[in-house]
Amino acid sequence: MGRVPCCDKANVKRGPWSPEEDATLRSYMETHGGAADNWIALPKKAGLRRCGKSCRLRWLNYLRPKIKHGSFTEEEDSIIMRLYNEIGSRWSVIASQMPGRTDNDVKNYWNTKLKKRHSCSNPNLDTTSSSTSMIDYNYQGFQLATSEARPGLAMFSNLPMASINYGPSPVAQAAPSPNNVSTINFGAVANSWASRESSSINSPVNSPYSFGVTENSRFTSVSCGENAAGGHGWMDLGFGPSWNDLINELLFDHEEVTEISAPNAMAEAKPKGA
DNA sequence: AAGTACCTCAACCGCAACCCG
DNA sequence: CCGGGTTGCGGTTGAGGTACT
Repeated sequence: MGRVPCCDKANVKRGPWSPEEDATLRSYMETHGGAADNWIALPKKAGLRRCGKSCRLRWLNYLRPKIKHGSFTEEEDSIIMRLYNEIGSRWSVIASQMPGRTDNDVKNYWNTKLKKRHSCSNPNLDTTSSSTSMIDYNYQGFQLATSEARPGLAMFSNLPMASINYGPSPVAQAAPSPNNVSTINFGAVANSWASRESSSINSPVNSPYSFGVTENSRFTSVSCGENAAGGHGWMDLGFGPSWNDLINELLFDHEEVTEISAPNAMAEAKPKGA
Protein backbone atom coordinates (compact mmCIF):
# COMPACT_ATOMS: atom_id res chain seq x y z
CA MET A 1 0.00 0.00 0.00
CA GLY A 2 1.34 3.35 -1.00
CA ARG A 3 1.28 6.71 0.65
CA VAL A 4 -2.13 8.03 1.49
CA PRO A 5 -2.64 11.25 -0.49
CA CYS A 6 -3.31 14.32 1.60
CA CYS A 7 -6.18 15.31 -0.66
CA ASP A 8 -8.17 14.22 -3.67
CA LYS A 9 -5.93 15.55 -6.40
CA ALA A 10 -8.56 15.06 -9.09
CA ASN A 11 -10.95 17.50 -7.43
CA VAL A 12 -8.44 20.04 -6.27
CA LYS A 13 -7.34 23.18 -8.03
CA ARG A 14 -3.62 23.67 -8.50
CA GLY A 15 -1.41 26.46 -9.64
CA PRO A 16 -1.43 30.15 -8.82
CA TRP A 17 -4.02 31.46 -6.41
CA SER A 18 -6.65 33.87 -7.67
CA PRO A 19 -7.49 37.05 -5.75
CA GLU A 20 -10.86 35.50 -4.93
CA GLU A 21 -9.26 32.44 -3.40
CA ASP A 22 -6.87 34.64 -1.44
CA ALA A 23 -9.80 36.65 -0.12
CA THR A 24 -11.67 33.49 0.87
CA LEU A 25 -8.70 32.05 2.71
CA ARG A 26 -7.82 35.35 4.34
CA SER A 27 -11.40 35.85 5.48
CA TYR A 28 -11.56 32.35 6.93
CA MET A 29 -8.25 32.70 8.74
CA GLU A 30 -9.15 36.10 10.14
CA THR A 31 -12.40 34.80 11.55
CA HIS A 32 -10.50 31.94 13.16
CA GLY A 33 -7.86 33.96 14.89
CA GLY A 34 -5.22 33.47 12.24
CA ALA A 35 -4.69 29.83 13.04
CA ALA A 36 -5.99 26.64 11.54
CA ASP A 37 -6.78 23.76 13.84
CA ASN A 38 -6.73 21.39 10.90
CA TRP A 39 -5.29 22.35 7.56
CA ILE A 40 -6.52 19.21 5.83
CA ALA A 41 -10.10 19.99 6.77
CA LEU A 42 -9.79 23.73 6.17
CA PRO A 43 -10.47 23.86 2.41
CA LYS A 44 -13.85 22.23 2.82
CA LYS A 45 -14.80 24.47 5.73
CA ALA A 46 -13.62 27.59 3.96
CA GLY A 47 -15.16 26.68 0.64
CA LEU A 48 -11.94 26.31 -1.28
CA ARG A 49 -11.15 23.71 -3.89
CA ARG A 50 -7.58 23.49 -2.75
CA CYS A 51 -5.37 21.01 -1.01
CA GLY A 52 -4.94 21.72 2.69
CA LYS A 53 -1.20 21.85 2.27
CA SER A 54 -1.61 24.39 -0.48
CA CYS A 55 -3.78 26.53 1.81
CA ARG A 56 -1.25 26.33 4.58
CA LEU A 57 1.57 27.32 2.27
CA ARG A 58 -0.39 30.18 0.79
CA TRP A 59 -1.26 31.53 4.21
CA LEU A 60 2.13 31.13 5.78
CA ASN A 61 4.16 32.38 2.84
CA TYR A 62 1.96 35.07 1.41
CA LEU A 63 -1.27 36.02 3.11
CA ARG A 64 -0.24 35.98 6.74
CA PRO A 65 -0.10 39.47 8.30
CA LYS A 66 3.27 41.17 8.67
CA ILE A 67 4.87 39.17 5.92
CA LYS A 68 7.72 41.19 4.52
CA HIS A 69 7.99 41.17 0.76
CA GLY A 70 10.61 42.86 -1.32
CA SER A 71 14.36 42.91 -1.36
CA PHE A 72 16.54 41.78 1.49
CA THR A 73 18.64 44.24 3.38
CA GLU A 74 22.39 43.94 3.81
CA GLU A 75 21.80 43.07 7.43
CA GLU A 76 19.52 40.24 6.40
CA ASP A 77 22.12 39.11 3.87
CA SER A 78 24.72 38.79 6.55
CA ILE A 79 22.33 37.00 8.91
CA ILE A 80 21.56 34.44 6.25
CA MET A 81 25.19 33.97 5.31
CA ARG A 82 26.28 33.63 8.90
CA LEU A 83 23.56 31.19 9.85
CA TYR A 84 24.00 29.17 6.69
CA ASN A 85 27.66 28.79 7.55
CA GLU A 86 26.74 27.73 11.05
CA ILE A 87 23.74 25.46 10.55
CA GLY A 88 23.37 24.87 6.84
CA SER A 89 20.10 24.89 4.95
CA ARG A 90 17.77 24.99 7.93
CA TRP A 91 15.69 27.70 6.33
CA SER A 92 12.96 27.78 8.93
CA VAL A 93 15.53 28.40 11.66
CA ILE A 94 17.23 31.07 9.60
CA ALA A 95 13.93 32.72 8.72
CA SER A 96 12.94 32.77 12.37
CA GLN A 97 15.75 35.23 12.98
CA MET A 98 14.24 37.70 10.53
CA PRO A 99 10.73 38.84 11.44
CA GLY A 100 8.42 38.84 8.46
CA ARG A 101 10.57 36.58 6.33
CA THR A 102 9.47 33.07 5.49
CA ASP A 103 11.59 30.01 5.06
CA ASN A 104 10.52 29.88 1.44
CA ASP A 105 11.64 33.47 0.90
CA VAL A 106 14.98 32.85 2.51
CA LYS A 107 15.49 29.66 0.58
CA ASN A 108 14.64 31.33 -2.72
CA TYR A 109 16.88 34.26 -1.95
CA TRP A 110 19.71 31.96 -1.07
CA ASN A 111 19.30 29.83 -4.17
CA THR A 112 19.05 32.76 -6.55
CA LYS A 113 21.46 35.27 -5.06
CA LEU A 114 23.53 34.37 -2.07
CA LYS A 115 24.60 30.89 -3.11
CA LYS A 116 26.52 32.28 -6.04
CA ARG A 117 28.41 34.68 -3.85
CA HIS A 118 28.98 32.10 -1.18
CA SER A 119 30.49 29.60 -3.59
CA CYS A 120 32.54 32.28 -5.28
CA SER A 121 35.97 31.04 -4.39
CA ASN A 122 39.15 30.72 -6.35
CA PRO A 123 39.20 27.31 -8.02
CA ASN A 124 42.97 27.25 -7.81
CA LEU A 125 42.73 27.13 -4.09
CA ASP A 126 41.62 24.37 -1.85
CA THR A 127 38.11 25.14 -0.82
CA THR A 128 37.39 21.82 0.79
CA SER A 129 38.02 23.26 4.18
CA SER A 130 35.01 24.44 6.04
CA SER A 131 36.98 27.37 7.30
CA THR A 132 35.48 30.68 6.54
CA SER A 133 36.55 34.23 6.71
CA MET A 134 34.01 36.96 6.72
CA ILE A 135 34.68 39.75 4.34
CA ASP A 136 32.17 42.15 2.95
CA TYR A 137 32.19 41.59 -0.77
CA ASN A 138 30.31 44.73 -1.44
CA TYR A 139 32.39 47.05 0.63
CA GLN A 140 32.23 50.52 -0.86
CA GLY A 141 30.50 49.20 -3.92
CA PHE A 142 33.15 46.72 -4.92
CA GLN A 143 31.77 43.60 -6.42
CA LEU A 144 33.32 40.33 -7.28
CA ALA A 145 33.88 39.43 -10.83
CA THR A 146 31.35 36.82 -11.69
CA SER A 147 32.14 33.38 -12.87
CA GLU A 148 30.30 34.23 -16.05
CA ALA A 149 32.50 37.20 -16.71
CA ARG A 150 35.77 35.54 -15.79
CA PRO A 151 35.22 31.83 -16.02
CA GLY A 152 37.45 29.80 -13.85
CA LEU A 153 39.68 32.57 -12.67
CA ALA A 154 39.96 35.83 -10.88
CA MET A 155 36.93 35.41 -8.76
CA PHE A 156 38.37 38.00 -6.46
CA SER A 157 39.71 40.38 -9.02
CA ASN A 158 37.66 43.27 -7.73
CA LEU A 159 38.05 42.46 -4.11
CA PRO A 160 40.31 45.05 -2.56
CA MET A 161 42.46 42.45 -0.96
CA ALA A 162 44.88 40.06 -2.48
CA SER A 163 46.28 38.00 0.27
CA ILE A 164 46.08 37.19 3.89
CA ASN A 165 49.04 35.31 5.24
CA TYR A 166 48.85 33.42 8.42
CA GLY A 167 52.01 32.04 9.84
CA PRO A 168 55.66 32.95 9.91
CA SER A 169 56.11 36.28 8.31
CA PRO A 170 56.89 36.98 5.60
CA VAL A 171 55.21 34.14 3.82
CA ALA A 172 56.64 33.31 0.47
CA GLN A 173 53.92 33.96 -1.97
CA ALA A 174 53.48 34.99 -5.51
CA ALA A 175 53.02 38.68 -5.97
CA PRO A 176 49.40 39.58 -5.91
CA SER A 177 47.70 41.67 -8.48
CA PRO A 178 49.20 45.14 -8.12
CA ASN A 179 45.88 46.89 -8.21
CA ASN A 180 44.43 44.91 -5.41
CA VAL A 181 47.24 44.51 -3.00
CA SER A 182 46.71 44.14 0.63
CA THR A 183 48.45 41.81 2.97
CA ILE A 184 47.74 40.74 6.46
CA ASN A 185 50.43 38.67 8.09
CA PHE A 186 49.70 36.79 11.21
CA GLY A 187 52.67 36.37 12.97
CA ALA A 188 55.79 34.66 13.59
CA VAL A 189 55.02 31.34 15.07
CA ALA A 190 58.06 29.77 13.53
CA ASN A 191 57.82 26.23 12.25
CA SER A 192 54.39 25.89 13.55
CA TRP A 193 51.99 26.52 10.80
CA ALA A 194 49.28 24.62 12.55
CA SER A 195 50.13 25.73 16.01
CA ARG A 196 47.04 27.76 16.12
CA GLU A 197 43.90 25.75 16.14
CA SER A 198 42.55 24.55 12.91
CA SER A 199 39.99 27.07 12.03
CA SER A 200 36.49 26.16 11.38
CA ILE A 201 33.19 27.89 11.33
CA ASN A 202 32.18 25.41 13.97
CA SER A 203 35.06 26.23 16.22
CA PRO A 204 35.85 29.88 15.87
CA VAL A 205 38.45 29.68 18.54
CA ASN A 206 40.54 32.62 17.60
CA SER A 207 38.22 35.07 16.02
CA PRO A 208 34.76 35.25 14.60
CA TYR A 209 36.36 35.16 11.20
CA SER A 210 38.06 31.85 11.60
CA PHE A 211 41.31 32.51 9.90
CA GLY A 212 43.71 29.73 10.31
CA VAL A 213 45.42 26.74 8.90
CA THR A 214 44.09 23.29 8.34
CA GLU A 215 45.01 20.27 10.30
CA ASN A 216 47.50 18.83 7.89
CA SER A 217 49.72 21.90 8.08
CA ARG A 218 50.09 22.03 4.35
CA PHE A 219 48.04 25.11 3.83
CA THR A 220 50.24 27.90 4.84
CA SER A 221 48.17 30.81 3.93
CA VAL A 222 44.72 32.07 3.51
CA SER A 223 44.77 33.81 0.23
CA CYS A 224 42.72 35.23 -2.46
CA GLY A 225 43.47 37.12 -5.58
CA GLU A 226 44.36 35.87 -8.98
CA ASN A 227 48.04 35.61 -8.20
CA ALA A 228 47.68 34.03 -4.85
CA ALA A 229 50.14 31.33 -4.00
CA GLY A 230 49.24 28.58 -6.34
CA GLY A 231 47.46 25.83 -4.59
CA HIS A 232 48.88 26.53 -1.19
CA GLY A 233 46.06 28.46 0.26
CA TRP A 234 42.41 28.18 0.57
CA MET A 235 39.68 30.67 0.75
CA ASP A 236 36.08 30.38 1.54
CA LEU A 237 34.58 33.79 1.68
CA GLY A 238 31.40 34.65 3.38
CA PHE A 239 29.62 37.81 4.22
CA GLY A 240 30.47 39.86 7.15
CA PRO A 241 31.59 43.18 8.38
CA SER A 242 33.12 45.95 6.36
CA TRP A 243 36.79 45.99 5.64
CA ASN A 244 37.44 48.46 8.42
CA ASP A 245 35.50 46.42 10.92
CA LEU A 246 37.37 43.35 9.84
CA ILE A 247 40.70 45.06 10.33
CA ASN A 248 39.63 46.29 13.73
CA GLU A 249 38.53 42.85 14.74
CA LEU A 250 41.76 41.33 13.58
CA LEU A 251 43.81 43.90 15.42
CA PHE A 252 41.77 43.32 18.48
CA ASP A 253 41.76 39.56 18.37
CA HIS A 254 45.23 38.77 17.16
CA GLU A 255 47.92 40.18 19.31
CA GLU A 256 50.47 38.57 17.08
CA VAL A 257 49.41 40.40 13.97
CA THR A 258 52.61 41.78 12.60
CA GLU A 259 51.57 43.67 9.57
CA ILE A 260 48.46 44.99 7.99
CA SER A 261 48.73 47.07 4.92
CA ALA A 262 45.55 48.40 3.48
CA PRO A 263 46.55 49.64 0.08
CA ASN A 264 45.77 52.86 -1.65
CA ALA A 265 44.57 50.64 -4.41
CA MET A 266 41.47 50.05 -2.37
CA ALA A 267 40.35 53.53 -3.10
CA GLU A 268 41.55 53.43 -6.67
CA ALA A 269 40.13 50.12 -7.74
CA LYS A 270 37.02 50.55 -9.72
CA PRO A 271 33.79 48.90 -8.86
CA LYS A 272 32.59 46.35 -11.32
CA GLY A 273 30.99 48.00 -14.30
CA ALA A 274 32.42 51.43 -13.51
C1' DA B 1 10.88 43.41 -33.33
C1' DA B 2 11.62 38.66 -32.54
C1' DG B 3 13.81 34.92 -30.58
C1' DT B 4 16.43 33.07 -26.92
C1' DA B 5 18.57 32.72 -22.49
C1' DC B 6 18.39 33.65 -17.94
C1' DC B 7 16.22 34.85 -13.54
C1' DT B 8 12.77 34.91 -9.98
C1' DC B 9 9.71 33.05 -6.86
C1' DA B 10 5.16 30.87 -5.93
C1' DA B 11 3.81 26.46 -5.64
C1' DC B 12 4.30 21.54 -5.51
C1' DC B 13 6.28 17.16 -3.84
C1' DG B 14 7.76 13.78 -0.73
C1' DC B 15 9.74 12.71 3.52
C1' DA B 16 10.27 12.92 8.45
C1' DA B 17 8.67 14.51 12.74
C1' DC B 18 5.01 15.19 15.56
C1' DC B 19 0.50 14.40 17.66
C1' DC B 20 -3.07 11.85 19.54
C1' DG B 21 -6.35 8.18 20.30
C1' DC C 1 3.88 1.33 22.49
C1' DC C 2 1.66 1.50 18.00
C1' DG C 3 -0.28 3.31 13.97
C1' DG C 4 -2.75 6.59 11.31
C1' DG C 5 -3.42 11.38 10.45
C1' DT C 6 -1.40 15.92 10.25
C1' DT C 7 2.16 19.32 10.11
C1' DG C 8 6.57 21.25 8.97
C1' DC C 9 10.40 21.31 6.22
C1' DG C 10 13.72 21.39 2.41
C1' DG C 11 14.40 20.27 -2.46
C1' DT C 12 12.69 21.06 -6.84
C1' DT C 13 9.86 22.70 -10.64
C1' DG C 14 8.06 25.63 -14.07
C1' DA C 15 5.36 29.79 -15.49
C1' DG C 16 6.01 34.38 -16.14
C1' DG C 17 9.00 38.22 -16.42
C1' DT C 18 13.27 40.42 -17.88
C1' DA C 19 17.61 40.90 -20.21
C1' DC C 20 20.28 40.02 -23.94
C1' DT C 21 21.43 39.18 -28.85
